[in-house]
Amino acid sequence: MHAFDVLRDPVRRRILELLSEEDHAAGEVAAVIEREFSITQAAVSQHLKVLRESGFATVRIDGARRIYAVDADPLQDVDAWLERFRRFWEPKLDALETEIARGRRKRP
Amino acid sequence: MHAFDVLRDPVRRRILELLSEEDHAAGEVAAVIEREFSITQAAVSQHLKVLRESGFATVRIDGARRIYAVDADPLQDVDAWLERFRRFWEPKLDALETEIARGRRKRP
DNA sequence: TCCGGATATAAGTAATACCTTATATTAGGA
DNA sequence: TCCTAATATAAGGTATTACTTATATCCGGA
Repeated sequence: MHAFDVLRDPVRRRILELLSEEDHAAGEVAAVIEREFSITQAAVSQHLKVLRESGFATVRIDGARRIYAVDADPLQDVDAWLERFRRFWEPKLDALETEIARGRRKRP
Repeated sequence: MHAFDVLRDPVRRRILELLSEEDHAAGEVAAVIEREFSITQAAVSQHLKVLRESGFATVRIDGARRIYAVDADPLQDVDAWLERFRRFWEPKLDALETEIARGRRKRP
């Protein structure tokens, strides 16, 4: 499933926002999403599965709970795809600034 | 139609890539897409309509031809949404670097 | 070892997205 | 004015997606 297919769904975007703040158990995510979107626990679990299988989230087990965390790799792919359009809104940058802006600079 | 709904389709993404290089007449876009994706002119025209109506492209008329160009506003929205995830892959930046990286610095 | 809480999966359904073919619209040249 | 090229729209079929309810799995504590 392509990154944009995953991000297309507003529920999945909201879950990623939640996970970007801090890691959450599946039940915590479900509680928020059920309230905000009026969907069931099963539906949230299916969205978590999509996020897992598409590489947007990782899970670790904590007793009976599953703790979800963001895996940013596919988001970084999206960011890279946007690269070619940035010149439409970013002011012209000199070479050094461009390196910094892209986060490619080697740091000590 | 939300930006991610638009970007979900690979044909539309490819059209935007073409338009990012330079403006193109609808027929030029259609020629490339028909070849690369084996779909009809009608299908390409429908995708161009989606791009127009969702604000990703603008059109100007040149005789019987319609010249399409990128409008980056919705792409910038996507870029802004990604903001909260950048800390997952960007090295820590000091304040000035961060401003530069975000392109917010006032320039002379 | 049995039970309850937490989570995932299965099966089915309804809406939607994207395609096709056919046709309409519009502009410029003979 | 008529013809053709360029482009858009209409109508309809099909696959996919996101939901529902029902059930399975897994873990820790009594």
